[in-house]
Amino acid sequence: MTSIKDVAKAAGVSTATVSRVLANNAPIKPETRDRVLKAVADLNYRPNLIARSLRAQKSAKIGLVVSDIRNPFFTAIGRAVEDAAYEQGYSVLMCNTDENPEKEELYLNLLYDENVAGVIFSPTHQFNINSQTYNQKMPFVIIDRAVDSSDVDMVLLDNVAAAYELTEHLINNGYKKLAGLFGDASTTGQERSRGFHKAIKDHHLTPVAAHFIAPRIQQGYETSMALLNQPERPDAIFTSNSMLTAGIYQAARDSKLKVPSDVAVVGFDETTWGALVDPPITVIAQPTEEIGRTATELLFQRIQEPSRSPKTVILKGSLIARGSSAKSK
Amino acid sequence: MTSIKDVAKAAGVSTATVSRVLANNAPIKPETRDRVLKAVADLNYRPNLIARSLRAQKSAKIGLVVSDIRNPFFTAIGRAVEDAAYEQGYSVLMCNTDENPEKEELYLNLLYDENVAGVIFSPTHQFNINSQTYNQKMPFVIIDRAVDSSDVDMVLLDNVAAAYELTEHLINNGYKKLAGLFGDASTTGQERSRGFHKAIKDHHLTPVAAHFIAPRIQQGYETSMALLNQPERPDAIFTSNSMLTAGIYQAARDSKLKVPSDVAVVGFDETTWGALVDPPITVIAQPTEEIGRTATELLFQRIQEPSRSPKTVILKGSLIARGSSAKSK
DNA sequence: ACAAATTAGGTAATCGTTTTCATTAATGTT
DNA sequence: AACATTAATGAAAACGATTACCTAATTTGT
Repeated sequence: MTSIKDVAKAAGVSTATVSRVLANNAPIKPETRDRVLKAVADLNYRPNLIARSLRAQKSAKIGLVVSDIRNPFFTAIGRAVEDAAYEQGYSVLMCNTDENPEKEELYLNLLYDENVAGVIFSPTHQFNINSQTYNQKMPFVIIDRAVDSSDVDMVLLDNVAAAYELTEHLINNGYKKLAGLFGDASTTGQERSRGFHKAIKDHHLTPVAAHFIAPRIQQGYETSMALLNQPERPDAIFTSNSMLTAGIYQAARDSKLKVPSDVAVVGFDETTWGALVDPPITVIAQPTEEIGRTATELLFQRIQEPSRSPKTVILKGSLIARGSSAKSK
Repeated sequence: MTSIKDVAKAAGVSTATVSRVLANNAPIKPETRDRVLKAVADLNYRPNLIARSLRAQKSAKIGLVVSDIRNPFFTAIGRAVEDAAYEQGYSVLMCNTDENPEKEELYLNLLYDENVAGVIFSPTHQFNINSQTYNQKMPFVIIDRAVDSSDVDMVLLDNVAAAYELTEHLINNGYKKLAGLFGDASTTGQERSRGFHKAIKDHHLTPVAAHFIAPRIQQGYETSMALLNQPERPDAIFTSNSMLTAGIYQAARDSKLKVPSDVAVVGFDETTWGALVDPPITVIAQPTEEIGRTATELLFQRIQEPSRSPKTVILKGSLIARGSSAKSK
C-alpha cells in the first residue's frame, strides 16, 4: 500500500534517497538517514519485493524442488535447507514434482520466472540439465540423484558403497537368496542396484530377483506380494528406498510371514518409524542434515562466484543394524 | 531474456497487441493473432511473471504455510492442496514455520510481497489474524487450528467429538487409568483435551495425568518416560498428535513395557507406519485429502468473491481400532 | 446514405523499485 | 586562490508487462 514515494514525501527527500538509505549502498548524511528511517517506521513501510525483483533481476529466495514430499528423506532435507538458508537471510520455496516431469518443468519455470537466486533440485530420471534454457541464469545444485553433466554442483551419497555394505551385512548374517527392489525414477536406484549385485557376486551368490519399480508404497507392496508368494521365495529383500520398505512390511504382514525368520528386510533412510516397527528395520541412514546444508552452501558459493568450477560432494551413509536382518538360524 | 518487445517487433505489431493476444481479452484479427503466436513460438517467449505481477497486483500462486513439514499430516495436506491448485492452473509455494512465530511472520510477509492470490495456513498459537495488516488484501483459509475470528474461512476437524470417541473407545475396552498428552502449539490440542476430559467425566472416571507439551517426538518421549516410570502408572495414554505417539512408542520400548498389556496407546492421524509398528496403533484418521481440497476450494471461492461471508467447514475423523488399544485382560 | 456502434490496434501511463547521470556543496591539494 | 576530488542529493530512465485512452476503419441501423 504505502510505497517508496510516500516515504520520500514524508521524509522530504527523493525516492532515490530513500532507496539508498534502505540499500545502504551510498553515502548519506546521518541526519537525512534518520529522517528517512523515521518515515519508514512511521508509515510501516515494506519495500515491494516484486518491484525490487523486477528491477534487480534477482531475489533473496531459493527454490527447493523435490520429487516426493511424503518421503521422509526429502522432508528432512527440506528442514536442513531451510535452516541453512534462513541463516543467510534467504527464504525457501518448496515445490513437489511428484516424479512428474510436467510438474517439474512447471515449477522450474516458475522459479526461474520468480528470479530465484538458485535451485536445489532432485531431478526425475528424464531430466537433462544441459538442454534446459535457464541453465545459464539460475544456478542449480543437484541432490540425491546424479545427472549426466560435469558442470553442475552435486551432493550425493556413495550409493554403490552403501548398497554393498548393506548387502554384505545380509550375507554375513547368513542370508543367501537375496532379492532387490529398486526405485526406477532416478539414478539412485541404479547405483544401489550396482552395489547390491557386486556384493552378491563377490560372495559367489546369485540374486533371486531384482525389480525396478516406482518408489511408492503401493508398488513396493504389490511387488513384494508377488515375490513372497512364489514357490522360490527369497530369504531376504533389499530395498533402495523407505517407501518401498514400508510396502514390504505391509506385504509381509498380509502374507503372514515373519521378519526376519521367513524373510529378512533391509532398506535405506532412517525414518521416524524405522526403529518402532516390528521388527525394527536395518537401514543405511543418510546424513540428511549434512546433505541439505552442504547443498545450500554450494548454492550460495555459486551464486557469489558463478564461474567457480563445479564440485561434487559425495557423502557416506551409515549402517544401522537392527532386528529385521538378525542372524538367520 | 526475450521480452514482449522482441515479440512485438518480430510480429510487426505493438506490445499492446501481443499482450492482448496472450491474455485473450480483446478482439484481434485472426491473421494478426497467428502472426503473434508464431513470433511467440519462434522466439520461445515466456511472459515475465514478475512484471505481470507488478502490474496486475496479483499472481497465479497460492501459499501454504504449515507448522511442521515433518509431520505426515501436513505433508498429506500439502499433496492434496497441490493437486487441487494444479487443476486450476495455480502453483503452490510451501513454507515451513516450525512453530516459530518469527518464521511465520517472515513467510507471511514474503507471500504477501509476492502477491500470492491467497494463503492456506495452520497458524501457531500466538497468531491473531485480526492484527495482521495484510488481512485485507490476501485471503486466508485457516486449517487444522481454529483462530479467534469469525471472519475467516476455516477447515477444521471436529476435534472434541473425535477425541471423545477415541477416549470412549479406550474406556469401553476396559482401560480406567487414562493419561493424556496434548500439543501445546495450537487450539487443536486444547480441543482434543476437552473431548478427552468430557468422555472420562461422562464415564465417572478421573484422569491420571494430562500434559500440554511441544508436539515433537522428543517431548513425547521425555514426558512418556516420566509417566511410565512413576509408581501410579497409567494403563492407557491418549495423544493428540502423531509426533507424540511416536515418542510414546519409543518410551514404551525403552522402558520394556508392552503395548497394550502394560499400557495402551491411542493417537491422531493415520501415517505410513501406524499399521506397521508393534502393535499397530489405534488412531483417529483425519480426511487429509478432503481437508486440503476443501481448503483450496474455499480459497478460490474467496479469491473470486472477496466479500462472500466466511464459512467454517467441520469434518469428521474416523476411528481405526487396532492392537494398541485391544481389550484389556 | 448518414449517424451510431463495433472492431482492430497503436500510444503512452502505470505498477514500485533501483540506478545512471547530473548538479551542487563541501573538502582537500598545490 | 584555483582546481580537483568527494559527498550528498535529485530527476529521470530503466525493468517487462497490462490497460485506459485514442484513432481509424468497418459494420449496422434506420
